[in-house]
Amino acid sequence: MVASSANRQHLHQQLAAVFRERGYEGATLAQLAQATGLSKASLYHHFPGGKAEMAAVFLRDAVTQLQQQAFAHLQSKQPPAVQLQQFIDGFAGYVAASNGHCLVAVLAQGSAAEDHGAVIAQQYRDWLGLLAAQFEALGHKPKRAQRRAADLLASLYGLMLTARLLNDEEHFKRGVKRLKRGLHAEA
Amino acid sequence: MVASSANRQHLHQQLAAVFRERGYEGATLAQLAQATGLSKASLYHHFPGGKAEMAAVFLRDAVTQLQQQAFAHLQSKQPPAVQLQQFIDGFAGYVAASNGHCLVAVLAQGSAAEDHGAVIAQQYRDWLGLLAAQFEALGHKPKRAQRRAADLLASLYGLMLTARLLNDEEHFKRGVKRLKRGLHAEA
DNA sequence: GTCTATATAATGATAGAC
DNA sequence: GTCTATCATTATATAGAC
Repeated sequence: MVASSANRQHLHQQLAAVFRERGYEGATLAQLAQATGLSKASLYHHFPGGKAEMAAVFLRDAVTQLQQQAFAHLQSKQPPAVQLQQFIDGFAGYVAASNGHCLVAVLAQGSAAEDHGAVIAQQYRDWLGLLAAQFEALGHKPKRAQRRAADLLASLYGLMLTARLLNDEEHFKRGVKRLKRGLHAEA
Repeated sequence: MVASSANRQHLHQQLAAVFRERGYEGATLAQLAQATGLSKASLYHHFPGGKAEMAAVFLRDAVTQLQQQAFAHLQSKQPPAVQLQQFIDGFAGYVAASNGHCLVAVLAQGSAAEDHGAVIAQQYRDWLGLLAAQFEALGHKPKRAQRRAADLLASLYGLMLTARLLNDEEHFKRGVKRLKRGLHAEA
């Protein structure tokens, strides 16, 4: 069913938002239920494994979204410079749609890290590799390409975090513009 | 008493570490008690306000530490380039001593943000100003100096965050070295 | 200052009706 | 699929002895 799949997506989005904003421990079943309009018991119908299952599912969702919205651009047929611009836009789009948060980063903290830290680290390593490959295609040597990849992702995540410190989402957007301009200038 | 002040500091450090690693909601009184070897009741002797008071106190502690270890260097008599290098070292030192976390950033998330978000935002703005002043002293125009300040702090916080994603504290240290070299090269 | 014991509330989770 | 009602556990917090 198209309708039920859309409803499921909507449910996931509502629940994932709570995890993003409150963190894994901060997201209580009462809040999760309220965010969806469902009862706690209904949530257990959809996720028999409770909070742990939800977090695992939404982490996969988030990884898929980032992959499709951002990192997939690094494997297109566009020129490397264009790919990098599209990647940055896609990453910024994910963050904007996630209210200035990244669920992958959220679940790398606290007790959730014990469950998901290894998966996250491996995924992040893969993404770093994709990004480094583009910097190589741009003419950098492997070592330097790796550093550029690490610094670009650190800048993106850092802008996200510092925007929250400032409680100013424009801070993130302005920083992203600068990152794009910086890359454009050198390419 | 010197001894009691040292004990108090030690107690604060033990407790603050739990908040940094587990987050505000994730830090339970059982964990806090276990980390100190004290009973829960004893913790309420030291902090009658419970977790809320602890978080408030440790946030002030963290701000003071960052101020003294990192940002104070920006107000010394050294040349701007030296001040910036010392600032970065000081910031990295705080993060290293805090096990790859920054309590200020931790308390800007989840329900703790409701209590401390305004204070954190103001403090962060002040720090941005201190940093921008040094980039001005380095010869940049005000607007550009502000951007450089924002990007430097974003890079530092981003390296901290991505190091956790990778579960690799060396990732942070390597990135900090690059930041220092980048500043040195242009100065 | 520290403890044991306990009160009280919230949390994650389940049973079973509809 | 959704609900109300409930359970068991854990959480924050307090009382009062030492």
